[in-house]
Amino acid sequence: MAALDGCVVPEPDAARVAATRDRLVTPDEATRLAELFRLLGDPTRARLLYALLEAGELCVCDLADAVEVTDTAVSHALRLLRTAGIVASRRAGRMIYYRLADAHVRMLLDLSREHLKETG
Amino acid sequence: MAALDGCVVPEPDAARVAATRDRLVTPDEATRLAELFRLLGDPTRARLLYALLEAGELCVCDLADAVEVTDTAVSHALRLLRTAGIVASRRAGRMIYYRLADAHVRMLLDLSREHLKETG
DNA sequence: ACAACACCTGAAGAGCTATTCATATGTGCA
DNA sequence: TGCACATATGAATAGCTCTTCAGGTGTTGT
Repeated sequence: MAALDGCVVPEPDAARVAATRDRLVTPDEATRLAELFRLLGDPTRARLLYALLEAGELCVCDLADAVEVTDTAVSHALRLLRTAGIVASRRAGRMIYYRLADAHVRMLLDLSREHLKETG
Repeated sequence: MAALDGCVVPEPDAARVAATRDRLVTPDEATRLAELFRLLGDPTRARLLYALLEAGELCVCDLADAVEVTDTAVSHALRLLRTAGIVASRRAGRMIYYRLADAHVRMLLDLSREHLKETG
């Protein structure tokens, strides 16, 4: 791409860009990070996760009730979150209880609320 | 929420009620949070943001070079991030320098990398 | 065994999104 | 003023995603 040649005159910028490219997340890592955020970036899934953040552990039917969507939609959503390692599940009889997978996910959800508070 | 039906406190004191209300996420708030995550949940935008996280401040053409996408695509991506308050811009001559908008965004990006490292 | 229940899965269509092309705006320089 | 550069914008299409529907699996109680 010729954008670099036209934009960066041989000046401090060139060194900065080179240094940036070295420390840049690899395409693979960026893709996986985007995938993580993409999974949080759906209203239904986000509401499920924040419900779990507050309640700690909920079964599918309780989640469907809390988020006000069909249990099928909840099940589809939870499958994506589960296979991505964002939530974990535990069977108790015929019910399956879901919870947030780890502390990082909890911190992520908390931090984003902070951002929302300050930016309106 | 059905899971909390048993948690009836006869005389809720004001402080705890306030704290609880502060902790609760309304459907509207969850939807806005999902919108925030959705914007981070695209490979191009994610790579732009991580480039800014590491470089501090970059112009559009430098970003296009770093992420290896056309400057038009970068411009479109930055517009979404800018209007959402995720990045901020500063004009210097004919170039426009972009940076992450606030510390919460930076922490968010850092935290998600931690999550990725630990979960594989 | 059977029925009821809680949950899961595959397929399909409506709706949304990201990229591209073409064009426009704004800035610096001669 | 005219030109080159850096970035922004609008429109359109290809590709993706969420929801729904229909049916499937596993569990409990009778």
